Amino acid sequence: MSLISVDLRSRTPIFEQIVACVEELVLRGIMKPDEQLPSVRSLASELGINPNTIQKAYAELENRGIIYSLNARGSFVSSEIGELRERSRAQLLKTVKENFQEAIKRKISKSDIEALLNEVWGDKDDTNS
Amino acid sequence: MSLISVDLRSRTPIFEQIVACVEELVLRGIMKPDEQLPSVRSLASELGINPNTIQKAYAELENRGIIYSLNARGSFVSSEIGELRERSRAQLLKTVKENFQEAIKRKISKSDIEALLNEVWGDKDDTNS
DNA sequence: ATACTGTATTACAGAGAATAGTACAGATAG
DNA sequence: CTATCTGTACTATTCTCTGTAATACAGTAT
Repeated sequence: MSLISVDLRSRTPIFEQIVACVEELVLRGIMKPDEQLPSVRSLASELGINPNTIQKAYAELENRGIIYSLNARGSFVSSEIGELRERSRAQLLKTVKENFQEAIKRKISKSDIEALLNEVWGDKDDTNS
Repeated sequence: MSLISVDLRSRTPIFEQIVACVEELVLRGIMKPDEQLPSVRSLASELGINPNTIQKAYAELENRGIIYSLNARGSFVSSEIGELRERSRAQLLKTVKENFQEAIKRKISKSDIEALLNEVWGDKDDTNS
């Protein structure tokens, strides 16, 4: 049984769930670079869905650079995860920045955000980690 | 001519654009409490779309508590804007917190966020404002 | 009475999602 | 070589959701 699971009753499309799930596993390092993913057909039968749905998810993951597929070999986790992590990190920082700008518009004080920051990170000033 | 405008060529549904637009106008205080909104039909004809689309938008705005509608009277900006602002503020803070927790998972350092904070707010420590 | 308001109902068109079926090509194990 | 696995491509069909449209209904104001 693979690490990949979906909620068939969810309103979000199955293929999107798979994309999100694999992306999570890869970015968190749970799936290692060059590790082989379940084949289109095996994962489909395991989840009880159509192989085309898996293929669609894998194709999306491939053009996001998260996995790569070799014809007749299988699909594998991308080798350069560091780069991916960097991109996703940059994306998150961008989102945070947008949130901050929105916060300013709503007259939220800097200290409120700082409080939140300390609450989440704890009071330790971990310059690295 | 009203303050409300939409982009008919956008991919995002017209009714959603209207909801977002009105929400913006109300939360920013550009439309005042109890101010009357354009009627379903007049706004529809002004924008060149179907009245039902406006109705759908207004219905959504109503159950978000942003406006209220009186049968045969019209639709008006909610009287308790402060409460709305408070809710939207809380929502934004919640989002920021989730971003922070996500940042931790991705090993982003506290100081990176602090840098972003100072970049956006400037270096002034405005405890109030 | 007339003209305006919001509301409800039904219907239609389009897009997207998922499925099913079939086929092709390359790799691998026997 | 053969059988079986792999990914890929393509078409067609069904289903659901969404957005929009058209129409009718009901209440208010003047």
